[in-house]
Amino acid sequence: MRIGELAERTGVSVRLLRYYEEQDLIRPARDELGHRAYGDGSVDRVHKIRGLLDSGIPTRIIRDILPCLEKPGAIHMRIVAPEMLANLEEERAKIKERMETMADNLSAIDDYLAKARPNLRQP
DNA sequence: ATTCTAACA
DNA sequence: TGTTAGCA
Repeated sequence: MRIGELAERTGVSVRLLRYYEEQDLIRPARDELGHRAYGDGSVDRVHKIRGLLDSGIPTRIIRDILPCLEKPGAIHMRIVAPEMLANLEEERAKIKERMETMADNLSAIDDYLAKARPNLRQP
């Protein structure tokens, strides 16, 4: 399929799809006219990219994580680059941090809600 | 009409 | 990320 169809099927703008390629998150083939040619797996691939991006993971890291997330137990895990491993561990720590602050904020909001709800429309 | 690259009021 | 320009 071409970029327009992938955009519709994923809800991701054509502009962003081209940007993801520029970031090496996805590498579509090219047809005789130089137009991007995406395989069916691209839909799922883009959804994964969205998920990672929405989780706050930087594209640089997604570039390393994606191949591991694709084919479970492929040649990807056979040749482990020491640098990539360090990056992932560092990213893992950052994700954990964000999750903890989010947990704090969640309970803070819950507390506020619990105290504010009964005062609803009674000022 | 759709895609492509490059660039930015 | 959006948008726009000039092509193919």
